[in-house]
Amino acid sequence: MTVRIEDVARAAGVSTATVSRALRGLPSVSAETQQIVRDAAAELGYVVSRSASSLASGRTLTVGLVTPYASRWYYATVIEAVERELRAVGYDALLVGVGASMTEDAEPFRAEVLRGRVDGLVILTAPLTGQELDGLRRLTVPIAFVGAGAPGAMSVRIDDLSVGRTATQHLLGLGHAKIAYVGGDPADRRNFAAPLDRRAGWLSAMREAGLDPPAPYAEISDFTAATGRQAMERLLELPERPTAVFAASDDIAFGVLSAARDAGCRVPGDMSVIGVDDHEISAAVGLTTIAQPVAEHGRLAAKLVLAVIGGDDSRRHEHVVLPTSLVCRETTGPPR
Amino acid sequence: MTVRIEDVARAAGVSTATVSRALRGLPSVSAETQQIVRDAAAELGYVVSRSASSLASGRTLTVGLVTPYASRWYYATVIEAVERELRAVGYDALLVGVGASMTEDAEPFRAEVLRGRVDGLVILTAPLTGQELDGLRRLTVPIAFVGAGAPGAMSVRIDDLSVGRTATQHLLGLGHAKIAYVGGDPADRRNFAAPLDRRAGWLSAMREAGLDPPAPYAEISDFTAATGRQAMERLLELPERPTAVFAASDDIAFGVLSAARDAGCRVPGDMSVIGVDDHEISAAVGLTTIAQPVAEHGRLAAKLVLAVIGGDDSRRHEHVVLPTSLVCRETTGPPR
DNA sequence: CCCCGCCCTGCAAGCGGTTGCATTGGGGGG
DNA sequence: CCCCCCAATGCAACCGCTTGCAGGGCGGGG
Repeated sequence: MTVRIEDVARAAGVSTATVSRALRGLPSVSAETQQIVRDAAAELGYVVSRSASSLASGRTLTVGLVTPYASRWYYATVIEAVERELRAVGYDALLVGVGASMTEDAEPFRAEVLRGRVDGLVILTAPLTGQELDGLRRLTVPIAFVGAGAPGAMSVRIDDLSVGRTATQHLLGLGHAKIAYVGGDPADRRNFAAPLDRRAGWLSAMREAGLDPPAPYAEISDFTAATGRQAMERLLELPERPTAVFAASDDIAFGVLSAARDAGCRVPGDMSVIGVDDHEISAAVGLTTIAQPVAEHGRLAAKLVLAVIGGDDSRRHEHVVLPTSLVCRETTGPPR
Repeated sequence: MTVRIEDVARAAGVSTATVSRALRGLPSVSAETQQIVRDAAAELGYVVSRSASSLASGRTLTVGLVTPYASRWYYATVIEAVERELRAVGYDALLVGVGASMTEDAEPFRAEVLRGRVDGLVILTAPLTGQELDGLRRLTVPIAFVGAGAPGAMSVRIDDLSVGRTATQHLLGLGHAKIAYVGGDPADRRNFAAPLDRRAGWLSAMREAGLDPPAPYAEISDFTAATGRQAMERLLELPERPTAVFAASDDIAFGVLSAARDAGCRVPGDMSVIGVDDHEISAAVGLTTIAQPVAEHGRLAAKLVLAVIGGDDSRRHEHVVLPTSLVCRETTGPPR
């Protein structure tokens, strides 16, 4: 009932081998034969069977997209970009969610299920254990990490340390000295360095300015507005309130901002807030932030993986560090 | 080099047929044989070849996830939920982005590329043309729509008309009369009724209250904070400023809120704002909204598709309408 | 004690392409 | 004019698993 390659072959008056080659545009088929085959295929509405093709060739024309979340803006934006890039060249994106929970009891992700399923992998800054990573490597397909580096694989990321420094220096430049940080937990040992590096950047810039922020100024929150708000509420309780907050992401910053306003702080008069990402919403709400080219992360990662799949070994170990930029809007200003 | 079913068969001392059946837990294999095979497979680290399996059986164990966006919160949340539900039962999620642009010149989505690729489809409120939809139907796999209905397929959605009415009635109940709407373009003819229905609900509630909002009170914006802000800026220019705004989504509401505050409006004193979705950020920023169970949409859609794939024809035409609820927070209150 | 049936298992024919290798037909050089 | 080589095709052997059908063994009923 479905039209097979043999049907096309018959219609075009050639062998199935020629049809296979012609439709893939292999050079060993004469231009005219190619045209004949193409026409016949189009006429019959032929579509190659992906499974048959994969089975025979070993290629899946699919790239796995491994991610702990699909719903957070950063991840979602990268995912969208990767999918688009892949689709443009005829590749499919297989979405693979891995346990987002940082808890130890979560069952580990079994990379084996991907064996033979994908030609390459794009891994979004996932909190994977060394074991899980090894499993992925054992797949022996090109892997590109996004938002995190990993030895032996490609990566696309930003310089998180510098992000932390830039954000903090912006605040320092405005005259702030009591600058707090809200972000990731340094006790977290997973493969998720971004929040830690941003925190380190903050600390380094502070120290460089001769300041030594008290411990309570380093607040812990995961990358959500809700926990950002809670962290800010704690900061506002402090006897020595900070005058500015560097949030490790815009999402966190939204929560911080909201808590500040609810506490009667004027922004930026009483409280300056800066985030990281340049979230889609940030421009609309006037949040000052360190912008990073999120979609570009995805695009590049996809391109790298595709290149290596295509045989370009020269890029096999490429590590791209994308530029970030300070975007000044209305949530930062000089302290009172 | 890779371990094949034959290797397992040899190790277990049975035929490949038995291995195949045993690993899938078919009842026609004795319990002890099953155990022997399982052990042998585990021992060898055997993983079934998906392509071979698909080719032979016609099943792909994959469900396509068709979406115009992956990065917007609503879509991303549904996607995450669908993926999780699928993975839990061993199915893969194939992400398929379709042209999000509403423009006519965008090249149409060719459903044929999915032929033989998926066992089912979850389609997120996509602006598909009738032709594109027909192409999908021709795949003859179970299809569940999310956020939009479609004749002849399953669907999971909310009652958008009622959402519009509830939101508006909340505002009316607080004493507002000058209530504006910010949302989708009624000129848009694609398969995307939600914003239109919400608008209709607003209008109906207004009329029911004996009010007839002037045309400029119906502002157009797509589902982003940026355009929501612009729409609000226009509303604020009006000689007769509204005292409340019903935004068709929380994203829009964020833009609206921001514009209002920047214009010096106190919220909710001078301006009440209500959205729709209960976006992840909404709780943190205190946005009053009509909550809908977004992840539940995805979960249910996946379940429906899986059920029909599993042969449960009774659900083939199921249309689920999920409940919504008013969540009162700090952005709505009585007018001055 | 024999025969019938039921359980399990094995056989082998696909599923629909891909590709190494052989084959065919010309064209150009000696 | 003959031979060699290259370009374009065809042949057929897989790729690894599923499944209809047949076969073998064993328990129970007649």
